[in-house]
Amino acid sequence: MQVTCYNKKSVPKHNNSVRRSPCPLNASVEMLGDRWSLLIIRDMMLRGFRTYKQFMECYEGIATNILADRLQKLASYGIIAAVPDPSDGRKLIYRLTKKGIDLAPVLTEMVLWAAAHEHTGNQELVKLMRADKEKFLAGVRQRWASHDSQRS
Amino acid sequence: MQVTCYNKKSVPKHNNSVRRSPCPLNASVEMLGDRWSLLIIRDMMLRGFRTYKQFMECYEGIATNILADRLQKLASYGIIAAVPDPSDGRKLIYRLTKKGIDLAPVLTEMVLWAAAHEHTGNQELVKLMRADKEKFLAGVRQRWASHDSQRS
DNA sequence: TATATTACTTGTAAAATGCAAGTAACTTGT
DNA sequence: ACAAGTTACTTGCATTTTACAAGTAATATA
Repeated sequence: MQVTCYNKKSVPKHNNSVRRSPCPLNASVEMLGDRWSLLIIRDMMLRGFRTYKQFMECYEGIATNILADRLQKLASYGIIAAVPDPSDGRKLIYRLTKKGIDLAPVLTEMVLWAAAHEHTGNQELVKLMRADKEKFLAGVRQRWASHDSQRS
Repeated sequence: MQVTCYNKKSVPKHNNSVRRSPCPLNASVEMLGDRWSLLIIRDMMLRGFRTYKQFMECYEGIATNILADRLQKLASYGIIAAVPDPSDGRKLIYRLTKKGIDLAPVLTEMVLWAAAHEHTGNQELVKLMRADKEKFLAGVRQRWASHDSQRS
């Protein structure tokens, strides 16, 4: 029997443009399917984190080299963008782009799924999401629009 | 400055019960945050794949040891379940559990996000999802209920 | 001007992944 | 009944990724 594969030993290491398959789910998985990317996006979207130092303080304890790598990859995908802090030349301010903010429904469904099937914390957030998903998403989008609406 | 972490070098290798943090998103990421788990679930949910051999034929070309590992992990999480095929003793039939089918909204949002922001294929599926998300989800649930409704 | 802070990089060990080659249990064809 | 094929894996090994600790350049603060 014949097995059709899209990846025939042809994918260079950091080449974002060559995918294993054209499936949209695979595209998402290739960009977000690891143990840290979505947590970084969570901290930006829900906790308002903006700097490298803040991301290092996440509950889960990310390693510094992994954080640097993920920030660079997320930026290369256009999910986040970095600008220098005008008031402190050492700092970079990381923001979610429109593409990044559009991940809010994905995060929401993942939170609701885990909360429904596992013992998890942060029940206030879960209740808020469950009570009115659309209202919650509107709130996220509005907070982003009000102080992050520069570009992209 | 003080950094609070939940994981202090204490997580044994395959221990599903110890999480890096109580955050529900982290729970989802620990179960699904890799490059293959969601693709296997996609093939079960959307393409009706049921056997090891079928999963091996996925577009993206999964390695056999990785497939075996992911099937075992997904089963240990209660996302899928395996039963022997009554008509062929060599085969195992893998099914999504209720918990697995409840991932449909997560998959849907990931597909819609990628389709909105990347060049991807399978536009028929995307159009169907976009046209009426709830109707699409109802269809998935019903197909599952009609021939997979055993347990869990 | 000395010290601290920020956002990293580097080195190295451990773990996960990818690939090829088995293998045991079972089914099929003759 | 027996050889050959299928199915669902396991094993070994090379490569890649991750984790942890330590270091560093640029900038800010006292």
